[in-house]
Amino acid sequence: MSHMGYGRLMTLDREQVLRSAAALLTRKSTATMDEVAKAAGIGRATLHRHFAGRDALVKALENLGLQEFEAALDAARLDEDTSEEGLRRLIAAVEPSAGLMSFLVNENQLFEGDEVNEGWNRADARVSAFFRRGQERGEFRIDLTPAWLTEALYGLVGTGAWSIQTGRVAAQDFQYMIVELLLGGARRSVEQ
Amino acid sequence: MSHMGYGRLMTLDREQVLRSAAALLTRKSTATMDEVAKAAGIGRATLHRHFAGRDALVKALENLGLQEFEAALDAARLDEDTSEEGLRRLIAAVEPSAGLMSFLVNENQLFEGDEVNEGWNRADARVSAFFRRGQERGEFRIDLTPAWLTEALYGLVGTGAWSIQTGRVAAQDFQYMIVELLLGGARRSVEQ
DNA sequence: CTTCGATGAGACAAAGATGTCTCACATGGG
DNA sequence: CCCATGTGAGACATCTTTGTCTCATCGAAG
Repeated sequence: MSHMGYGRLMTLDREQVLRSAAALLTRKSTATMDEVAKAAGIGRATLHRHFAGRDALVKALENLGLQEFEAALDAARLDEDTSEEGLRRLIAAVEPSAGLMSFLVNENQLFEGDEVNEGWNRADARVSAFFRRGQERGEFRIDLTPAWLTEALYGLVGTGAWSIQTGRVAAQDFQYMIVELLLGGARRSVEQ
Repeated sequence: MSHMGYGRLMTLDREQVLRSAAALLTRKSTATMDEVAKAAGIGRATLHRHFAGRDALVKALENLGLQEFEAALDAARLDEDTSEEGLRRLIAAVEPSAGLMSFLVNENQLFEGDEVNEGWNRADARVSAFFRRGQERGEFRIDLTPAWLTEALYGLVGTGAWSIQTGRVAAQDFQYMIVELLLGGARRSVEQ
């Protein structure tokens, strides 16, 4: 007996379908419901039984991505330790969800003026607050706004996921490339 | 009498249609031919007279974007001066085309395995060579690959354009935010 | 004024995607 | 064994977008 879970609980089926949908849509964001179904190894009818339509599927993916991102934010314990270590932990925790996040960030750009999932605002606020706290502690520069650093974080995570997908960057370098660029930039500093 | 130009020459009409199409598609990358036409202030039939179809329109946009990006690469004189100054000039030169480039970078992710416009390889090579040269001169860190720095540059330009579009970053800060993050990162360095 | 070329509006068919439905089948629990 | 639930395959109508075509109109050049 399988039964749709409420909130965080969900059937293994549903979860796996979402996983493969995420994997496919990350690569080809315009994939058809039929392609999504085939990628999940199920029929299109069954896909429609799980998700009322394409919108519902995307919304479910959005919830999954948000849930994972918030979990990563929790796992990173951003307020312990130095900001730098917190950022490293965040990027490490976010790596498994990077592809999905990349898809969702791009997808959000399509919802022109439409209502944005409230969850993004909460997540943005947490990331932004993290950068602000780092600035107040004197660990981050104050001439780059927290809002920009937040956007840049999303952008670099997405770019990193994409670069790995296309083979331009080695998968094992994901965390290092992002954290180092985000923290230290490309300039060779004097002390090293 | 208006006449389709060959190569770089193009009717003012055609140019302006492409401009407004770029502006619209940057915001809503799935816009309909009808929406594109309305945005350009022309009829859909006329739009089809200029561009055989949606593919042709996108390809024309790709050529326009590539042309502008290569012009920016030329204008930046990347091998004069320090690498840092070169990068600043490049970002400054690229700013007017940032929205279009953002659209094209995302669009490229849709052409799964299809053939990529050869122009992108040329542009990538120039940017990548610039970073490598900077590394050899000791101006850029060598632990971040030129390929990654190139991708990060594209990603940050796109993110910057998007951040401005949504109002999260002030338009006047475009160059500063990108160059400073790309060069120095978020970490507050000792010397300042 | 007349003519030629370009345009906008709209009709139209074709293609693609979506959402719904039916039906045969398989599998697991009773 | 029998039945119930979930499934895959496919048919089907519908909707959207696309690409083509026609036609009336407008404007500029002659």
